[in-house]
Amino acid sequence: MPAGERRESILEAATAVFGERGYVGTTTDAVAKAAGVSQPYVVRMFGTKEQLFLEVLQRALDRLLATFRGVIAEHGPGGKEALGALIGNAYADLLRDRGLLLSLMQAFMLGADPVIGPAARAGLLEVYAVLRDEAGFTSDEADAFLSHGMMLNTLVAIGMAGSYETDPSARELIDACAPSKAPLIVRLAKQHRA
Amino acid sequence: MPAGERRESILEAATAVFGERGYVGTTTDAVAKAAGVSQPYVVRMFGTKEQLFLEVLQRALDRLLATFRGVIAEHGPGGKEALGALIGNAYADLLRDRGLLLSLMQAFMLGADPVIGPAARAGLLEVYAVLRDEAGFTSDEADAFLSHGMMLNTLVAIGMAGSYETDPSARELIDACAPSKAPLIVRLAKQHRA
DNA sequence: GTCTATAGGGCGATAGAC
DNA sequence: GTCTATCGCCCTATAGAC
Repeated sequence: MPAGERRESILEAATAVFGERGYVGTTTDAVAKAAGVSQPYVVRMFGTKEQLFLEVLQRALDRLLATFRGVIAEHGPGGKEALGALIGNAYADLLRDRGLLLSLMQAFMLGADPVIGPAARAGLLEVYAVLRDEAGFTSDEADAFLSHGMMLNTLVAIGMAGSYETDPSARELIDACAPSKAPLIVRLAKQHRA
Repeated sequence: MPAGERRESILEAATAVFGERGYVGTTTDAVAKAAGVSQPYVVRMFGTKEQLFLEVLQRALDRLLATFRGVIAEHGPGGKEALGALIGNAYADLLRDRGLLLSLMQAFMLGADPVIGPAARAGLLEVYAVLRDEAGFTSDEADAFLSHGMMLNTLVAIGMAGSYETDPSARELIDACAPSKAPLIVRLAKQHRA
């Protein structure tokens, strides 16, 4: 396999594993097994585990921002209030890219790390900048969007959707905090278990 | 030192370390050093690192819920809309208890863990139940409260407040997403650096 | 109640063959 | 481009003295 493709397939596998186990909890061996290569090969290709995570983070940010910009561009000069809902749906759709939003969230939790911390802060600031400057969100709109995004990330990370159908209180929480996304995250939780 | 006091001082130290480094990233030795005891003593007292984290999580939840209930009880039969702001302020005040809210957030990120995951989900559900059943929040109010709580946790975890005065875009983000809490988290970030 | 010493296991990274 | 073998470190947990 050419190096470019192999790189991408390892990054994809790493995104899923980092998203589920976190940075420290992920072993390069687990990433290697998920990608179907040997552990030393992963290290050889990315240098260090830290560098691998930084590339996963950058790739996740690139895709998130590209998705937002795609929605903004396609939206055209129509009504402004519809854009918020469109970007919100596009954001939730990114949950299909397994581990992508969770890897971002894991990076956000690593602010104390001298290398990952600065990259994570820069990434979050870039997201906010795109919402304000390119999507035209007010600061209140950006606040609501980011806050609910963090809530959604947390609900997925904690695995609450896995109890949606068996635990009425889990259902109530999800319906309250992520109403329109409930069907999606419940479906993804089932797929994940299978 | 009597066992009870020693226990509490280790739990306090562990809360700070777990909050900053996460569950997997925390060594029992780091907790021991922060508490001024030897590493084997920490393990001896709590059995395992996992058990220690579970106790940190439970202690954090207990304090969070006790704080909420205190505000609800003191508030009396007065205006209902004021209670939301009071609980919000009480929540932000818990940031002074170093690592407490961050340890909770770290637990929320461990949903995939077979032992910690269930405890974290039960904890979040209990918080939601208190907001709905004891504070009398509507589901929309609970959603807004929890979402902004997650956002605040994320801003603190990522260390954004450390750039508040040097980076105008960090300031803009914090002012947008945690307006009334900005002075507090900036002060805490400074204390933490010193 | 608290320590020192250390066993035991796992992980990131390197060496080097093919 | 990819692997096997392995080094060396770090970390949890145990043993056992004081």
